[in-house]
Order: sequence, then structure tokens, then C-alpha cells
Amino acid sequence: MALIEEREGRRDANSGYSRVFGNQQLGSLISRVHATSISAGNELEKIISSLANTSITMDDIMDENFSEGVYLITKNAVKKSKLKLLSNLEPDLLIFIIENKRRHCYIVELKDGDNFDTKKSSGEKENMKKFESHISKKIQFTTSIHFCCFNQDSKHMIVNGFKGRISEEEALTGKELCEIINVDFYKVVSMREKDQEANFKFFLDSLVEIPQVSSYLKTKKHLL
DNA sequence: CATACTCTATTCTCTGTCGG
DNA sequence: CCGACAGAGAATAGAGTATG
Repeated sequence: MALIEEREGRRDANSGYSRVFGNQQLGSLISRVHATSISAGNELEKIISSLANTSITMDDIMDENFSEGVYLITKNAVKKSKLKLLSNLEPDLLIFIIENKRRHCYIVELKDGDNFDTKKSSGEKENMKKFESHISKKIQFTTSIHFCCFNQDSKHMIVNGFKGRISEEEALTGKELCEIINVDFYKVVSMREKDQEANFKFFLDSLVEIPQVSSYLKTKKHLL
């Protein structure tokens, strides 16, 4: 769950957030908000894999021990397989399409934003290509690499964010990713929205409980 | 179990290049 | 030559994971 309430954040007075406000309680509250945002990114991958068909291992793929279907294999599952590779070259997701006449592996880098970090994008594409050439030698599948910005609906914007370093085919929206793996995009979105109300309340409740904040709000009573 | 490393998001600053 | 822009690097922060 991406709940602010469950995040630690930095509680001490020496965090940058405390300095921003000159108030430790407010600083630690903001720190917890930030921690929640980070946590939500990790959660996205977990939600997606919980809704997809993950009933196959990387070893099964290499041993040709499978039947028709669409399967998702996460980064961690790849790490546990015998497909040994230099560390940190692994993409976030591998999708295997196993059909009568088609065997394809989508290699996907997933991001919970609407833009990729331009500093790392060149390196990321290089790593993806390295991984692609490595895995192609081990499996009997065609392959393609993709960069998915889960919260971006426009392929064009993804390519743009990448400063044109990737093609339209290599860009993937969240909706497209979900279509490939037979996952309801809107279910993923609604699962993530579930915490919003609790977060909204927790944040504002915590905020008005801070003495400095509440005494300030009392001077603003005319606004209510 | 502690430590090191990588991931996420975001902002600021410095530097270099391109075009008018 | 100067401004606009792009890119790299550093900084703020914590979470998560791998490993000895």
C-alpha cells in the first residue's frame, strides 16, 4: 500500500524538509509524502505482476517447458533464473507471447512517470540492447525492446521525452502494456487510486494537528 | 543483520554547442 | 558575440534488494 501513514520518512529536525519550513513536524510530514511517492513506483510493478499471468519461470522458457499463452516475468524472477548476466542489465519486465505461429519476447523498461530521465536514457537503451542480444542467443523467440511510461497516453510524448533516442515502436504507453499482458489498465489505475482518499485525509489531519499550523489557521477563520 | 548499491522523484547549476 | 537550449552532474530525500 502506498499510504503516507505507513511510511517512516525522516523524523529528525535536520532533514532538508524541516529546513524548508523551519518546522520539524511539518518537515517530517513532507518527508513521509516523498517516501510514499517513491514507494508507489515500486508498488506499480507489484500490482501489474499480481494481475498478469506469471505462472512460468525464466528457466521454463529456456528449457522450452511451456504451453501457449501470454506470460509475464519480472526482473526479480529473471535474477533468480539460470540466465546469468552482468548485474543491472536486467529490464523491469519480460513478456512472452507463445502462440501457434508466433513466439515473441517483449523486453520492457517500466517507469511510473510520464517522462524518462534524459540523463540515463542513452545508457538505458544501450543496456536494453545488450540484454536483447544476450537473451536472443538463449531462447527461440523474436525480441523487441520497449520503454513504458505508465502514466503517459501519447507515444509521441514518450519519444519526445527520450529526445528522439527511441522509435515510436519502442515507446509503450501504460494502456498498451496492459493490453499486451491482458491486464485491465483501469483496474491497475483504480487500485492505485484506492489510497488517495486515505492519504488526503491523513495528510490534512496531520497538518492541522501541528500546533504552529493550527494556530496559524485560527487567524484564517474568515476563510472557512 | 549491517552495508553497499540501485531505484524512485525533483531541482539547481555549470558547461558546451548551435544559430542568428 | 550572445542568448537559447541541451546535457551532465550534484544535491535533496527514502525505499528496496543483494550480499558477506
